Amino acid sequence: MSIKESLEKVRDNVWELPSDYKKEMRVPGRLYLDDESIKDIEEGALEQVANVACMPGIQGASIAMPDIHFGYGFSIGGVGAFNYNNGVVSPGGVGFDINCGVRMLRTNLSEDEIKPKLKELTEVLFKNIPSGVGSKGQIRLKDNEINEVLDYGAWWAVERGFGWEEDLKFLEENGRMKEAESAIVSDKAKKRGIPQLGSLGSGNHFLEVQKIDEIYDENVAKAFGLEAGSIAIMIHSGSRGCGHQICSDYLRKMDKAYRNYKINLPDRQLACAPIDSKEAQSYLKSMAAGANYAWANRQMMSHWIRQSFEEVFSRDAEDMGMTTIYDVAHNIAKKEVHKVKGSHMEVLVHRKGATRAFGPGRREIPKEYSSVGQPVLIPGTMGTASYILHGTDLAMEETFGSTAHGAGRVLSRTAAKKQFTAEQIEKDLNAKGIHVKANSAPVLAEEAPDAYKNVDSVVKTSHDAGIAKLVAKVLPLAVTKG
DNA sequence: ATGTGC
Repeated sequence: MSIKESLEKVRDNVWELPSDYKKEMRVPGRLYLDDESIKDIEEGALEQVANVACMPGIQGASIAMPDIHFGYGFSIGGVGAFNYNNGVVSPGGVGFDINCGVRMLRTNLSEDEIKPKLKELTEVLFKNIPSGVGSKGQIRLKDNEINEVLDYGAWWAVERGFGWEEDLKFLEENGRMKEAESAIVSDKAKKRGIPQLGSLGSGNHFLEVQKIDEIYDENVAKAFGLEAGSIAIMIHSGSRGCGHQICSDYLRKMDKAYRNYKINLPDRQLACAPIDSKEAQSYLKSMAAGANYAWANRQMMSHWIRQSFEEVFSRDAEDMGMTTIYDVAHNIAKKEVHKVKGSHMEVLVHRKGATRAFGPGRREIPKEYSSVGQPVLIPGTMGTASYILHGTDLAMEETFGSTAHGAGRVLSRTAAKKQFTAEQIEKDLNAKGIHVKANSAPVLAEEAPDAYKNVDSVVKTSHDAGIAKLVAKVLPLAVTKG
């Protein structure tokens, strides 16, 4: 029986891959997909869900989000929680772009107010927020300062004058994982990170000026400060070459480690080590440093976004109400307490292309949002909608407080470049009234909306399954990209 | 995602 035929429907939008699909599986697979997506799912990605279910110490289920696709070892859109007794940590379960994530800022500006200046605003944002492969930030770090970035994340950035202290309240982990230890991060990772700090990157990373188009839940929208018709800004970016290097460094170390610890794996890309081993502990400290880099990065860009708005509209950012709604990580592993088989357990949750979606009452959420659950920021692809959802109690019960993270690629970059031209994509966007400014033409073709799974359906599946609930939809007015 | 192959 093929892996697809082995799936059993649990309820609408939820499927189980029974643990007897493969004898090494320790837990079942659990997939959040609608009937349509089940037909199109890559068998390779499903095999990856089964593979993760074979890893030592995995709890509950190997979970796949509605935007699942094939990745390195773990699928993208995969969640795996491991216990602290015999569980493991795996760099492939976090991904190359450590703490790739999304930050959203609000404004009190209306579409009418910004429309006449939109072209200018796009140019200014493009100028002030460096983007592109190998792009460099616009500051020069002092000797040793990279270590402070890695240890203190967004706290370092605020201390250095980038943005507001109040921003920190509204970042996952308050923008700093205390476990980080810059001293053990490789010189190579630091060397790559130093010039790139404060830059957007390439690929699907973007900066968007958006209009809040539709509100689905007035009460929650109010708590998040979202008002229909007003303008918001979304930053989608990660830890650049720094996080990439940290991941590469540890994939190599873990490839040795898992053999030494005699861990049997169905795929060597799942290379891992017992959580209490020295390899695992140094990975977690380095990963946290990479995550901090990404939070510092988004913090700096937020500052330049405010400056850009000030430049174009000749008003103070405070006056334009440019506060932070929230900042979420999409690629990260974290120690969290979850209910497993009725009792509370400390687990290491790997989210790779998945968003934390904590429900009401969790202490990790800012108190301002505590009664409604955390904001979940799900970016669409260029020229399409993005969404704000909120975390739910059901996510806490079923997915270790996690949901989808975005559209999910359906065409490879190469395939997309064959099928689309930059000129056509830009024309299509302009026809929709969207200003776009990209560093290189090919990136527009690579990131063509049709190269991605429809984000509307990803979000709908999360909502219908109940692992996050819709709050608002935003539409792009201006996009800058690598 | 990424000094876009090591």
